[in-house]
Amino acid sequence: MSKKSVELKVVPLEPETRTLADRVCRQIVTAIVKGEIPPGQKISEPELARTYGISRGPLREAIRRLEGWRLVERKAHVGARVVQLSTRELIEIYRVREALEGMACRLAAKNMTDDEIASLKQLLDEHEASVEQREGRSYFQKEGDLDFHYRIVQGSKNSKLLELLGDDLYHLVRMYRYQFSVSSSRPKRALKEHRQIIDAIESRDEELAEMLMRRHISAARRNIEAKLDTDTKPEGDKHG
Amino acid sequence: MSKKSVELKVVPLEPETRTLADRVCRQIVTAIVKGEIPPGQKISEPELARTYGISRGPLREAIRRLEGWRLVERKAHVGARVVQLSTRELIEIYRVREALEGMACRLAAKNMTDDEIASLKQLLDEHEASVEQREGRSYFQKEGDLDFHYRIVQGSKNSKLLELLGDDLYHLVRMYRYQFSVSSSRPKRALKEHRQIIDAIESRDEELAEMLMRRHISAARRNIEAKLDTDTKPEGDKHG
DNA sequence: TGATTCAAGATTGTCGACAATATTTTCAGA
DNA sequence: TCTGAAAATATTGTCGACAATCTTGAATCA
Repeated sequence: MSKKSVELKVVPLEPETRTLADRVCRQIVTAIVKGEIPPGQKISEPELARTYGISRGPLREAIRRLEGWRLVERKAHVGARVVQLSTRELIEIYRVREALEGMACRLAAKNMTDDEIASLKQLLDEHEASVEQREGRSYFQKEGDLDFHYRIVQGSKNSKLLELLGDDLYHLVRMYRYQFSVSSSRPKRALKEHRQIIDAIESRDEELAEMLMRRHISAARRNIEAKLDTDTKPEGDKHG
Repeated sequence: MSKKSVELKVVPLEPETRTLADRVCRQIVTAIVKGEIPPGQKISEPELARTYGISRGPLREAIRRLEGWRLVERKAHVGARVVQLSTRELIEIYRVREALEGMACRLAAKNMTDDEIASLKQLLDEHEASVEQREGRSYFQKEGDLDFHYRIVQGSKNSKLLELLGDDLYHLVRMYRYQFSVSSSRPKRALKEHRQIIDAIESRDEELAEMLMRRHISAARRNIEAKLDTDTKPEGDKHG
């Protein structure tokens, strides 16, 4: 018999960890997102190479990919720096998300399978437990929220949408959240909006699904704008 | 005498040509877009390195960037291949463009300067001359059309939008156009739509501008769908 | 003859060293 | 002391060689 004799659990333990460049790339992404390598900081190739115990070759390839994802910026013969999002750019990202995820949500209402919907509702249940239990701090808003959005985008079954949002925008959003630790302002509110959205998707109401998602992201954007405003011009005290 | 003695035309002849990796990256993009390296073809590192007269180091970095732009796909220890767009993916791209450029057009109506608008109208005049003169074949639809769209996106003043469309989507659109040489089906019609769009922008009618752009791209998408349908199932003759 | 295994070849992944460029430090002169 | 230039240093860019992995093809066995 050929290869079907054994129950094939061949799945290589970590598919993308096959090369150093890929592995290190992932590590650096995490380090940047979590702020271990802070925004604006120069990335020293010799130093990072020592840190991760690899040579500069794979490291440079990893950096090249990060450049494509816009997590770092390079200048020839000078080096790479971790991007530092201006508030303006952050707002821009949210406006783009509004358009893109609005569309994704409409498509999800059309294309998500019943299984996916059920699974997503279950995820929201877990979020709710998490919110109630731990005052809705770290987990829900930092990673869980994007989990929800990511699944909607997956549900749209539009691969280009998934690539654009997953690779180019979500990294930056995650980075911003860790940096400013903004996240937590309205966990219950956000959870409620998530439930409305999945309900609209479940009833296959494309129009409503898009509208709710746009409002949801728009609210998050305004939330950020307000927060940044008060942070930027604290005309009152602090620094007395 | 310091450096201001001579009329400084110091601008390095090609700013991005400062490194081999960057220069070669651009060359490969052009080669892929124009079909000189056809879709699905394997990219052999030793061969390409010889072709461009460089070593594999910079070449690999260039390929890594192409991977980020989704012009090639890699598998570890196997190699890179030029992407081959399925008709499904092509349609997906156009749906994303509809959302993104619709938004861009709305923002352009708000943010474009009068100078930019005037310049864009002039570009359309040139396009019109080109269309009338040479039956509107090569220039207009192949590159000129995207010029128009690119300027609108620039006019939106949203840098994220520009990055997403310029780096990730337009390369693929250009590639597709060269490959299928579809382009030419409706140059006059498209030109007229372009004029409507710029008129809406000039009158700062954001709502109308977005709507016209969405219709414009949607029409292009349907045009492609129809074309691909008849190509896929050519039940008659090929209208000989 | 057909399928499987194993070896040979080719390709990708990684490394260390050298060259080109930018940055910093030092030093001379005003 | 400050300014400016030039040397020294460090970093980035590039290269060729070696190791690890995949692919191809031949040889063996059923």
